[in-house]
Amino acid sequence: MENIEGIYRSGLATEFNENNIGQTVTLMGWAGKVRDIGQLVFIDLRDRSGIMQLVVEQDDPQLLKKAQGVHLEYVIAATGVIRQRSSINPNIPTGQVEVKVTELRILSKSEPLPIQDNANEENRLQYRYLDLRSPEMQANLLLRHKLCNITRNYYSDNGFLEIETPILIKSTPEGARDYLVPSRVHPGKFYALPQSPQMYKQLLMLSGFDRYFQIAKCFRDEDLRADRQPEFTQIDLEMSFVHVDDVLTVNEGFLKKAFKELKGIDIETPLPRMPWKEAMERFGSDKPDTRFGLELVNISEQVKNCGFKVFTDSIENGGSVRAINAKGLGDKLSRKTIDSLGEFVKTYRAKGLAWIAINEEGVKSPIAKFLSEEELSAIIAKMGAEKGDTIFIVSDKDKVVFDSLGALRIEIAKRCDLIDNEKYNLLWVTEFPLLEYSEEENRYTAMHHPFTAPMDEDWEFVDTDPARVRAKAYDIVLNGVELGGGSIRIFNPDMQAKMFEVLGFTKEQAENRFGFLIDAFKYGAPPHGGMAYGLDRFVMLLTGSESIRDVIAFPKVQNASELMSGAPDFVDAKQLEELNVSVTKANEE
RNA sequence: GGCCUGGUAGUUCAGUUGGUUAGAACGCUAGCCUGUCACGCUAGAGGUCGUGGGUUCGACCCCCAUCCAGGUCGCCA
Repeated sequence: MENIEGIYRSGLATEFNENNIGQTVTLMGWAGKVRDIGQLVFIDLRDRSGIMQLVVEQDDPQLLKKAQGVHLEYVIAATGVIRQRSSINPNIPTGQVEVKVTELRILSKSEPLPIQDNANEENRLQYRYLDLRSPEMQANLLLRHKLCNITRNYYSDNGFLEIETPILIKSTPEGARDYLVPSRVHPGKFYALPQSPQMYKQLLMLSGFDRYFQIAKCFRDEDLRADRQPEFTQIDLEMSFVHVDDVLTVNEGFLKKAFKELKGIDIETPLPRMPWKEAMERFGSDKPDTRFGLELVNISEQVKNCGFKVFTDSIENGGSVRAINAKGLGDKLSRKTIDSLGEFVKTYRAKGLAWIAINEEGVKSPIAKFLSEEELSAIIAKMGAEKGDTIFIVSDKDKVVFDSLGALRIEIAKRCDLIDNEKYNLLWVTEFPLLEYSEEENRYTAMHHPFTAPMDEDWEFVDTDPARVRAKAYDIVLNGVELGGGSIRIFNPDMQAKMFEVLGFTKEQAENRFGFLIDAFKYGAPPHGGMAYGLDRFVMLLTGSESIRDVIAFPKVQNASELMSGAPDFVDAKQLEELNVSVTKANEE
């Protein structure tokens, strides 16, 4: 193996084209396919930018032999003259030209790769450094870099300062589980890794920085999903002296710029805004995908006196009966498919899925026998259904109805191919409830977080009807994915104290958990608010990736371990001793 | 923690009523080839069928357990 002593790289592979014919260049990179034709060898030299074809001819037999010894993923340096190809390849940017090699150095050899294209997830992640060589992963991380650049430029240009907040912080058991880090200096005490820079950025407002942003690493010890990693990145920002509109407007500017520069798409602003209640009623979700119809319709009124006990019981117990009309999809919804959709909604705790199909032979429905002629027609009329349509009905508590029908409309859209992948539908969901009742904890919990400000006109109901109080909170939703969210914060210490009380904290508990914030707000807190985007999710949507792992260089797998390095792992007994940590499961080696 | 899907050559996969010696492509090795670009041609090596039990005359195939990966519900203030 050789080194690069005395030779210097001229540039990246695709920086040279027919305008450079006759120039002598030196390129360095990885060998792709080596096409050995006997007295002629072609090598695709690949670097970050793409591919340049090298050609070695028989006029230099030693060089030819050396070229024949090059294999996939060898790292090579080639010097030669750029010349016109005799047969061009229209599929690559450098397809007009090739480098006639005069000197070839093999800088590193490679064993046969343990993965190829389309390798499975497990192998890709174990050999992540090889997987990252794929053009797709290179493009994804390049786009991620560009989004970070746009973020820094945009917010800086709009008066935001990038300020780093600590990674080792105090644990606040409210919300997601914290990752803990034991302290060596303080035996028995632990730091937590931040779930978000929330409290610090609010304190920065109090300190007078006025506008802050940060591309911040965040940590949540919860189970993973296709769009969720335990360690992820937020675009985090906060602004002083603002209303909801101010935050939305400045962020619409950011979204406009990001879509224009990264996708060439013009986003129309202001973006649509939809109150949370409307989102739930129409789409069964607080992050509605508005690229297709299949909207929910409340048919409680039509069935409240019907003979089907499942429906009437739901209504009497405070729930509802709602339906979606799969318009014109009768052909695609076989009996077998409908049955599988019935199983599908059960994962969302719906007890069943009623349906009414209207086809050539008339109206077919397993619940027809419970409904009068008039009731059946009333439902069909309410749903605007006609021949070729199938109506799906769920009745239960509202939460179950919304969850199951909200998921069902997406499932039907996917199965029937109703989603236009070229579309990017952005909207704000606003006026979230401030509180939500937790059956598990038997108390109200903050839907967003305990620092979220209520809507002024609703605050008077906080004692009498807490569920009615809406918050100055908002989410930005893209194609049915929660891209980010935020709120105007409470800046009045009395209101904050009341909020903790409503959440069921004693004064001592509130003091213990959030004391420094409560104290700080005694010293002149400006009205403020902000939001945070999931950077990884944003990149995932912009690149059309199906998993968040495809936009993170070194992600974790479903059980939160990292296959390549083997983290997490046992540590030496000595380390534990220093940290004053004893464990019940120790390394058995 | 629950449910669903997958695990067969280095890699990606095929493998039906349970039946002799488990296949293909790519990659790898050797050889031939002057215009390839998914190069082509010839030959070859490569497998405890995730692991452990069980049923059976006989298991890649059926049953049980377990591990790994993916999806999802719960969870994610």
